[in-house]
Parts: sequence; C-alpha cells; structure tokens
Amino acid sequence: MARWEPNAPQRLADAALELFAERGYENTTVLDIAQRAGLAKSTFFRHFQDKREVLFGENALAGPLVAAIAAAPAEAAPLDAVACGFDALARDVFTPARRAFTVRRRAVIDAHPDLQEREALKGVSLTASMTRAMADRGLPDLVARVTAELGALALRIAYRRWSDSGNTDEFGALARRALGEVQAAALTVEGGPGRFPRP
Amino acid sequence: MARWEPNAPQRLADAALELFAERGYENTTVLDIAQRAGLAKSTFFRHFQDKREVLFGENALAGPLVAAIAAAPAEAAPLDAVACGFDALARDVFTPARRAFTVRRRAVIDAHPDLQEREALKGVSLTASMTRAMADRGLPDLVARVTAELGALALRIAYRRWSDSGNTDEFGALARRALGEVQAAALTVEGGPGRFPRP
DNA sequence: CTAGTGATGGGACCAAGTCCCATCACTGTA
DNA sequence: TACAGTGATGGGACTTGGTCCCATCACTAG
Repeated sequence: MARWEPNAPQRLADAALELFAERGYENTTVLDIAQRAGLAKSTFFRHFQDKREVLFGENALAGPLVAAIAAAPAEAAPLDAVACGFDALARDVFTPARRAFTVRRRAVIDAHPDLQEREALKGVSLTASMTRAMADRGLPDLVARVTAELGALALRIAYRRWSDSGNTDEFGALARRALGEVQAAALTVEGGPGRFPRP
Repeated sequence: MARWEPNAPQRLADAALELFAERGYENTTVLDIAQRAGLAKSTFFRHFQDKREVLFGENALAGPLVAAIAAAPAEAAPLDAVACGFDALARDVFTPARRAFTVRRRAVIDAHPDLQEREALKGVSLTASMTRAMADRGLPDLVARVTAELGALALRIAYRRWSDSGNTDEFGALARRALGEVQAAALTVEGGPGRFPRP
C-alpha cells in the first residue's frame, strides 16, 4: 500500500547523514532527523531500531556475499570463493554510484565512537555469516573460521580504501588486490616451520 | 586517600553482575546497581562510562598481552610471540581464581545484544593493540595485522572454552591448543598454490 | 582546631527509546 | 457513492540512560 510521501526510511537515512555531517552525531537529535525528513520521532523508531542503526540499516552486505560464496565452483579454494563474494559486492553493492555516499558515511562514523561500536558489531556479524557460508562449502569449522577472518580483513581493507576520498579505483579491483595482499601476508606469518624474519 | 567504604568500582561491578544474573540486563536499572552497592546513581557514572562498561571496565587484557609480545625473543616467529602473550594472560589475568567470575559474566553477556556489541568493540580494540605490538617487532604492516587477527581468533576460542562451565583446563593450555589449531587451519586455507580440498 | 582535598549524594535536566491510541490515506466492496 | 478495513503516521505520556552542578561528608596536613 502506498504512503503520503514514499520511501520514509530512505528519507530518514538521508536526513540523518546530512545532519550528522553538518553538526555531528552528538549534536543531532532523533527529533531533528525526523523533522528534516518531514516525519515524527515515533516514525523514526518504527523504521530503525535505534539512532545508530540509521547509518547501517541497509546491511545489504551479507546477502549477496553469502550467496556468491555458495555459488562459487565447488572445487574453488577457500579464498577463491571469498573472491567470488567480493566480485558480487562490487557488482551489486559497492557500485561507483554509491561511492560518494560511502565517503560521507565513512567520515561520520570515524567521528563518533558510538557509531564505531555499531560498525564493530556489524563486522562480527558479517564474519559469522562468512564463516557459515564457508562451512556450508564443506570446510572444517576452524578452516572456515580462519578463511572468514582473513576474508573479513581483506574486505575491511578494501572498503576502507574505497571509502577514501582520494581513491577512484573501482571496488572490485581494490578487493582483489587486498585479498591477494592478505593471502601473501598470511603465507609470511606461517612461513612454513621456519621463523620470521628468515635468517 | 581513603573512602568511607573502599573499592566503590568493585562493589558496583559485583552488584551489577549479581543483578544482571538475577533479573537480566534489561530489567536492571543503574539506580538498582548503585543502591545495591550502597552508592548513588551519579557515583556509578563517576566510575563507569556507561551501563555496559561495568562488565568490561577491568580490560586488563591489552596491557599484559602487549608487554609480553614486546618482551618475546626478537627471533621468535610471529605466532610464537603471540603465544608468549597468551602465557602472560594465563599467569596474570585468566587465573583459576577468576574463572568462576568469568563463567557468570559470560552467561550475562551472551544474554543481551547490547553487551555483545560492547564486547565486539573491545575485541576490535584488542586486535588493534596486538597489531601495533607486532608492528613494533618489525613486522610489515599487513603481516602484523594478519598475525593479530589470527591471534585474536585463537584468543576468542580459548577464552570461550575457558568460560565454559563444563571445562576445567587452565587457560594457558587452552590458549596454546587454540593457537596451534588456528595455525594448522591457516596452513590448510593457504595450502600452497593449490586448491582445497586437495585432489 | 582548621583549611584543603577528593569522593560522594542528590536533584535538575536532556535525549533515547517504548507504548498506546487517535488519525489519516488508500483500497476493496456493496 | 458510501462504507468498512488496512497499514502507516502523528503525537503525547512515560521510563531510563547519561550529564551537570553544587552542597556535603570523611579524611589529612598543618
């Protein structure tokens, strides 16, 4: 069924990002956000669990990522399946059109610990989803977990670079590069039975 | 300088854990906690940043861990330095005497998302500390980061097992075992240039 | 005995978040 | 056209987390 003005959640999220960027997260009231969106405070909480969630509500990450990992060839190595997931994100989520939004959002989150805390929780949740996805591919639990941790690390690195206003590479390239770097670093950490730095 | 009744923060933390365990985190107000500790609400916020922090205030993890990693032999492999850190935790923090407390705390945290969110943030912070500690040992940034992530994973696994009421092993043994398992899993993930499962 | 110091008590105050109910726009049906 | 039903909204009352400020208390040094 339609509404007066459609897309209330989107309008709220836009208003929130604007206000957070203008005067900061602390100096912005939920009432402020709702009023700028032309809505009431109670309507805000009908669409978002709390004030922080307005910046994380989309959370369209886990879905495409898990689906693409599941769809990766059965014989693909663990981190290759992760790479398939990253490709899906580059295609469906982290598109060039959304980069400007992400850059602003990044700055807002970096400016307030409450938002960083929520981001940390989202990260844990996403890693758990990746772990399940890898386990569903038949990997032993711990291997799935390590793969997910390494993948999550690469994703954070790539996302951070993509959110950097000075960077114009597309997300797919950044993600593949980050994954390769993490893989190389992991090999160095293990470095066979030897020690680091090698004599 | 002394006070009326000493150890206000400890009394508050004890009262909070009791009340959270009795009636749940949601059904316990800060006023309840303060009154059970024989203090005022404003005194609670003088000792803890917020209601969640009363369960995390100690946070004595990073200090000993970082110090022991720094003190590890210069020629030790990255994960061996991490193992030194775990030994320090077993000696100074996760002592048998504190296990009962940890078991109760674990149950409380597992019962409420707000506390899990705070725990996630503490985890990120601890991983960052480990990353710096490894970087200070001269490791390249990414190698330090991967080492810290793998170490943090092993720590979470060991801590979870140690907090399990059915387990009576000392923390040191659990940590060493977890670290070995994570290392083995990481080798499987990498598995050289090949694929998994290997044909 | 007195002044200084640090911790505490307690109340006013703001904002987050919950709850509930009236109201509005729209839809399908008679 | 009239009317009931549905889902989203408005708005106010209320609880609680969290901040701020100031008076007060216990203890200590002189």
